[in-house]
Amino acid sequence: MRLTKYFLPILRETPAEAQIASHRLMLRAGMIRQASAGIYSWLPLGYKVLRRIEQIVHEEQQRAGHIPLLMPTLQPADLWRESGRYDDYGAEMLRIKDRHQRDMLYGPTNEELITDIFRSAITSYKDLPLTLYHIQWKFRDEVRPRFGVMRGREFLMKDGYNFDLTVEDAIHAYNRHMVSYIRTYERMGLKAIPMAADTGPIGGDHSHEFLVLAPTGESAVYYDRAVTDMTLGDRAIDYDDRGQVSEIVATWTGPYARTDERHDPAAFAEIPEERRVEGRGIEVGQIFFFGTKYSEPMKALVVNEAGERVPVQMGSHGIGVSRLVGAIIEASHDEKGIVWPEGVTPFHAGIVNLKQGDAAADGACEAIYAGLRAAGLDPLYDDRDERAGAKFATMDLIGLPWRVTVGPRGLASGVVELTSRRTGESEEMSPEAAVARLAGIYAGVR
RNA sequence: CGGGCUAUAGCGCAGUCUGGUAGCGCGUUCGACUGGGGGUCGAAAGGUCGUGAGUUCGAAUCUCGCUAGCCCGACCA
Repeated sequence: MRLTKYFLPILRETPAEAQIASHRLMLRAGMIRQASAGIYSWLPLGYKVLRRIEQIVHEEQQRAGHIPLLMPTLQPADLWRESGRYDDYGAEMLRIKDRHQRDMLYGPTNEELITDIFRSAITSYKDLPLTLYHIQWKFRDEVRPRFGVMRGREFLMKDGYNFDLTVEDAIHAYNRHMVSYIRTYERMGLKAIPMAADTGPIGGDHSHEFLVLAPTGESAVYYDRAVTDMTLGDRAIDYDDRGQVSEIVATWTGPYARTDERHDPAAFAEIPEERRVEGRGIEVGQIFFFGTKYSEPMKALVVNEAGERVPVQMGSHGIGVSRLVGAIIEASHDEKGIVWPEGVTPFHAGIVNLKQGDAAADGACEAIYAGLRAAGLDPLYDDRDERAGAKFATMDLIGLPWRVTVGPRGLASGVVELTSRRTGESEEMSPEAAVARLAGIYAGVR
């Protein structure tokens, strides 16, 4: 993309309403614009990041064998009356009447709808196990939305639901989700730690939430440093291999890691002091096993091998997709702006032409731009007629992980500069070498 | 939902106390000089002062209502 043809409404000054870094930077970098309290438009740059995160979530869910579908945002109230949650959910649920005075609601989650879909189609244990998921907008009418997309009323969430015959099968689904989540967050450059959690209004028996470590996080967290040293990496995972999956879960949930709600100071004190860490975290996902909480009242039954009709064992599993955009920025920024991890960056690299209109500089930039695109990358070429300082400031603000700086001075000796946003380190090389280097860097990014 | 606060140009703000018909910086447009970290000079455009009513010869300014937004707390992917 050429910047002169793009829509990137960056702000030089910080809007007064933004209190935390991610909100401030998302507004300044032209990623979002508030429509009303807790409701945002996603401008092109923000939308690209959102889509990249969504794509990673899709890839990892499907790798784990989960099936995508799409349910609507508006749901009929009757389904919620069946589960008993229409009255339980309270004012957080946005209730709407259609023209026929039918009670509708903007879905805050989808257990009822998915259970209805399941029961209408599946009646035999032979069709299990099954995990369905979607990525769809949710609405929860928060009393006090704040922190930009971190705590919006409308938010994009991946929510998945497993249907299994036995508790053991459902626990495997739970474990499968945990492993796929660990990998998902890793691909986004995040350190997200599973922590035992309360089940809240969704209910159920076990639950973990995933906390991204960031100093501005909403929750106080206590953990053994051992959890932050673990990496799943690229290892081959067979999601049908219960032994392998449960072993990974055991490894990741072994060390002490709790939010303040579940904190046990006595157990924490037993960790060697040098490994004890008190920090803050942002919740970016949660998994639940809740058995027959919905299948029983909503009569989602299957016939088992013995010919008996039994309620399916279920769980639900969520990733806060739109919240992740903010969480990643909280975890990765500096005083100049955002620092995107390669896995989610809106553009792979920025090209800064220091002297627009200079034949050599223009030519070299065009060649690099074409070269990067030919290599399958998505570069952002700053071809505005701006001074170098303004271009650098823009690139730093929007946080592309790599920048190719092209100017007449360097070109005189045949070189351009490749700079890492994270470290600030630059290296001079030929334009061709810069393209090859970037292609190599991204070949290693899943 | 309790407590506090705000609303004036795209953004950041002054002007309100003490009523006289709206201003500054950034950004934008045009011109010139510039050109490796938000450069300089000159010119210009841009505002129903959130909204409704009231007081007054006259309201951004005073009074009352309403709406929207923000912050602290309690609650949440």
